[in-house]
Amino acid sequence: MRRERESVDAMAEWCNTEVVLSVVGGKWKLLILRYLLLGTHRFGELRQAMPTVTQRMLTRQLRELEDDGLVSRTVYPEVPPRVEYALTEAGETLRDIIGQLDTWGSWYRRHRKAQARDDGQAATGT
Amino acid sequence: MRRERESVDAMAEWCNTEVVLSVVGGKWKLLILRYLLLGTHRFGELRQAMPTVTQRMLTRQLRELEDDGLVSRTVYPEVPPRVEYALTEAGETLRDIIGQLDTWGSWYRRHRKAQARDDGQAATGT
DNA sequence: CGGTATCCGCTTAGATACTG
DNA sequence: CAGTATCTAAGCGGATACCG
Repeated sequence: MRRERESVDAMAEWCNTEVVLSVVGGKWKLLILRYLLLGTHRFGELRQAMPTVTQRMLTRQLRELEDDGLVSRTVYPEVPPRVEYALTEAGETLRDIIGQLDTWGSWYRRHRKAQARDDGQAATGT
Repeated sequence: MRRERESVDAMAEWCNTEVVLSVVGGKWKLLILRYLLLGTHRFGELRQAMPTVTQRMLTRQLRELEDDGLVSRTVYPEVPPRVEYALTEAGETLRDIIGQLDTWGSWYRRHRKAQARDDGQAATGT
């Protein structure tokens, strides 16, 4: 979900939460950020870590994260070329939030399963 | 961003964060949830609170939140009809996270503005 | 190795009209 | 009042091919 990236500055005060989604809402961005929270990595390493993402999408998502100031891109003028991605300080500030999203997501899945189980029991009368 | 709602159960362990986006990532969901964090509200009140959302989208987003167990829908058999939406207990558990998203969003916007200002100064040499 | 360019389909979401 | 149905445009994202 891109949510009109250009308008972050123009967004009203009351939608600060929307800003977060506009920045991490891309399909692969949370995965990328989580991987970079582990340390600096090369483009190829990111690809291997996310085998199902296409090269095009990985590049685009990284560029957007870079434009948003969350990820830095360092090109080493070598042959063959080497490009390393790392979190910026701003990117690091997402660590706590991502951790809490992870915790809530984990809780929610267990919650839903338990709920489904209860519903099943209620339906069968057991 | 819907991120294939049906597959929440099937998602791998490592993407608990994705689960959160699959649930609150809809274009108007955070706004809806924030409004319902203030208390129970009727459909029309939600519309007034979000003047730019179309009726169709509001209905759809509410249905998805309901399907995800975050929002309850109560229909009062009156004429004219009255429908009230409220957070479920599961929905309430998002309060902290939404609060933190708000805080981070607010910080991020100030951070970006300060950054843009610094870049401007650097560019003009002042 | 780490990209870009092009094409195309699917989903998302807006506008509008109608209904119990 | 609180929806549903239909049509449509835009954009997100996948597949593929080519490049420095």
